[in-house]
Amino acid sequence: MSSVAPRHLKARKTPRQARATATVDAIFEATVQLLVADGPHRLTTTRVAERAGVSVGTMYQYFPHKQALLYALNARYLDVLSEKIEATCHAHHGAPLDAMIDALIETYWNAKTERADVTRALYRTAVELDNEALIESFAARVDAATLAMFASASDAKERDLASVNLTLVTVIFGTVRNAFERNLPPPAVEALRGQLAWMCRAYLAATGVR
Amino acid sequence: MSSVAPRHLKARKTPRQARATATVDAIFEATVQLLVADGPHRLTTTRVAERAGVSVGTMYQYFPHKQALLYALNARYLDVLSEKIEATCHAHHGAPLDAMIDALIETYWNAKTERADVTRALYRTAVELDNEALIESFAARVDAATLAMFASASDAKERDLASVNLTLVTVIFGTVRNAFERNLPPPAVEALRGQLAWMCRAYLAATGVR
Amino acid sequence: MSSVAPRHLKARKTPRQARATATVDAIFEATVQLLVADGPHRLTTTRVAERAGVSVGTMYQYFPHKQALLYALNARYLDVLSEKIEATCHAHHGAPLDAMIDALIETYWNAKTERADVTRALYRTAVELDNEALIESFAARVDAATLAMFASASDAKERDLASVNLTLVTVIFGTVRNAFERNLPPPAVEALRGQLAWMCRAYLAATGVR
Amino acid sequence: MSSVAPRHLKARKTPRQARATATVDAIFEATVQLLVADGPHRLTTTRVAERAGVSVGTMYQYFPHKQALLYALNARYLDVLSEKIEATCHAHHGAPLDAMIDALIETYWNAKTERADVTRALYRTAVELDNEALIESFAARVDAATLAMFASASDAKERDLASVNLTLVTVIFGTVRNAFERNLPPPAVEALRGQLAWMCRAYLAATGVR
DNA sequence: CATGAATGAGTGTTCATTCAT
DNA sequence: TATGAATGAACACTCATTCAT
Repeated sequence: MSSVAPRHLKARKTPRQARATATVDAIFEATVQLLVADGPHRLTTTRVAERAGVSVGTMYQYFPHKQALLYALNARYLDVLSEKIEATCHAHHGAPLDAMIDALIETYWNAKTERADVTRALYRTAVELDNEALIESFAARVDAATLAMFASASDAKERDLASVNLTLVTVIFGTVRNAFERNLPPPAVEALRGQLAWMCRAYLAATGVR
Repeated sequence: MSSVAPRHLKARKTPRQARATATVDAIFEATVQLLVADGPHRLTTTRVAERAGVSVGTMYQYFPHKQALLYALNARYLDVLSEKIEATCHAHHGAPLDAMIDALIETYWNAKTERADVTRALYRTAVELDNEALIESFAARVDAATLAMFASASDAKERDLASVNLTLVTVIFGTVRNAFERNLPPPAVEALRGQLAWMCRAYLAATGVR
Repeated sequence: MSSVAPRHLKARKTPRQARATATVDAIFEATVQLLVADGPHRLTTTRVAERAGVSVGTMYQYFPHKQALLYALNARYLDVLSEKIEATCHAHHGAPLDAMIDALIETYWNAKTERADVTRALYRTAVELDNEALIESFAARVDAATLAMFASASDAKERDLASVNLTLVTVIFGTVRNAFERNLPPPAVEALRGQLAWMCRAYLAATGVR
Repeated sequence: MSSVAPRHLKARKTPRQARATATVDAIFEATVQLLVADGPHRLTTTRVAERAGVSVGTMYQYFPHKQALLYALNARYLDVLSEKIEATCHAHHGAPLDAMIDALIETYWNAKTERADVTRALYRTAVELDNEALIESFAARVDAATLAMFASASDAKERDLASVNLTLVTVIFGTVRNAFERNLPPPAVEALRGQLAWMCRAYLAATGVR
């Protein structure tokens, strides 16, 4: 993922030693904590360093500027998310389409919900960022994984899988995010989740993919 | 819509005279332009005033602080959007469900696409804002309009319309936003739009609403 | 008193008509109220005008700038104070020295204490002002009145009355102000007042004036 | 003295290293210079920093806001003054009362006169400040010192020393300040000083303390 | 004359970034 | 290499004053 980072957003050094990794982790953790606690406009480099237990100078050794830190944080988050989705996809190779849909929704939904505050905080971070590359790369990675999964479905007929895949991914991810942004009461959220799965199945049945 | 604004975010005076309205419009326009051109972090009160052709002081006469300006801008945008959606809903009272779906998707899609840069700029603005109230109010307004529309459908069977309505709205809006955030090539976007309509229809058929 | 005002601090027009006097009074009153309530740094021309029930423009008709307003306010205050002192002095022409001392202390003490908040507020106002002329003029007026009074004392021997007068006035006024600035408990204040009178009498006795 | 500072007026860090002390001194000095030269309303943080030869940022490292700077300046001034008075008091332990009076007047008078402009400038500074605590603490310290001195007088009879002490301190300090505010010609000032001492002696004699 | 909207220089304060130690 | 004091451009916001209506 970091390979797609625009030159000026790259972290200064890839941490190879254990100490460096620990430092970077501490910085990330501090950033998230502050973001969640105080919102993005109270996030200052000094505070991050302080909370992370390092000096500003040291922080600038790892991240040449604030944007780079935020960029890396987002990259890492999307990386983890990609991995989860890929894992789900791999785990469902050869399964029936309905199971795939359910698994995909569940994975994404849980990822967003588990640490909702972090998710929200990261969204807010994106403003100061040129993260199109990040998103595009994330999308590509996910598309590949889901496409491969769907292609392997036990009950799939060969059709325009690419289009179906794009539709499903966009609809699922978009819906989850939207559901997540409105402050719906938990029962409504649950219901929505069920309806979404239902809708995707209906779609697959109607397109004749299945 | 402005009635939901938290006290501290309220605009200072509602412009009654023509000149005042023109000033406020100029300020809004300037804000949008700067937002689109330079991004949110270069948006300073001084620059907005300058570009709007008024003095900072004048600006502060209308908006007690920067947040209030941004808030008002968002409120206005959502207001216009609400109106469009409501218009569409009213125009399709009594129509068949499929036509409603198509109309709803088209309205929302066009609204987002017409001035895509503005849309994007406003999204980025929301970070510095406590706009939950705004979003909630927007959602409520839209929900009401669409629900009434769906209830009037010529081919609707009485069912759990509220749930169906929430699902459709969330899916449509979420999908559009997501499609919009990925930089998909126009043909893919078009295809996606068709698929989305198709999906909604399949969902309605499957739920037995129709 | 206003005759000593430096040119640039002069009020714009001497109010001759009843309406004008009322306006000026309202402005003065508003100023004092705001000063007492919010302190000098929250005293803005707009707020004064608003509270006084006139427009800023009108206010600027009477006072060419903020300093002029403050200057005039101080002048008026000192004018009233001078008059009180003069009245006391006249009333005690020919009285014995001790009675004069007591009367002088009482008059000044009461004037400061009656509306302590106003007094304090005005002191704080003086910072932004070049009020030396005001003070000098006040001092001269008071000196003349007290000197004349002391000269008329039934039990005065002719001596260096000018020096004695200066001493008494300076000591009394200085002590009152100092007592006033420390937040002494009322009993201590009362005691102090008695001691001050006692001290002045002892001084007069010792200098052989009496 | 600094221990009495309200929390929000506290200086940010107590300078321990030589460099820091020098910086703080430079800031204080610059403040005084500007205050004397241009008056309090031209005293801006930027100008202070500039004149002190540091950046604004550095200044804010030592003083969290302008008020804190002014507060610290006053505190320091009163601290020095307290020390001078205490020194005088200690130096006259066991002396006769008249000598004490003379010494006290001289010390205070000189302190005020030596750098009259600074004194005046600091007075004007107090307006924007909540310095009651400062004044109270100063008064308490001085009261204690003078009381101890008077109690040790070789010719003192035991009487209500506390009251006498309060009276003397208030009268002396008040008179000096008042004399100082009127722009008396130097000979008059000198005469006044003599009369003040004379008055205090007469008071002591009359009260039977001596 | 009275009004009060408009002005814009000026203010206190922040914070990403650097660099001497 | 790590530190954190120093920097200073940049910002949001105020308010005395003016002048078109």
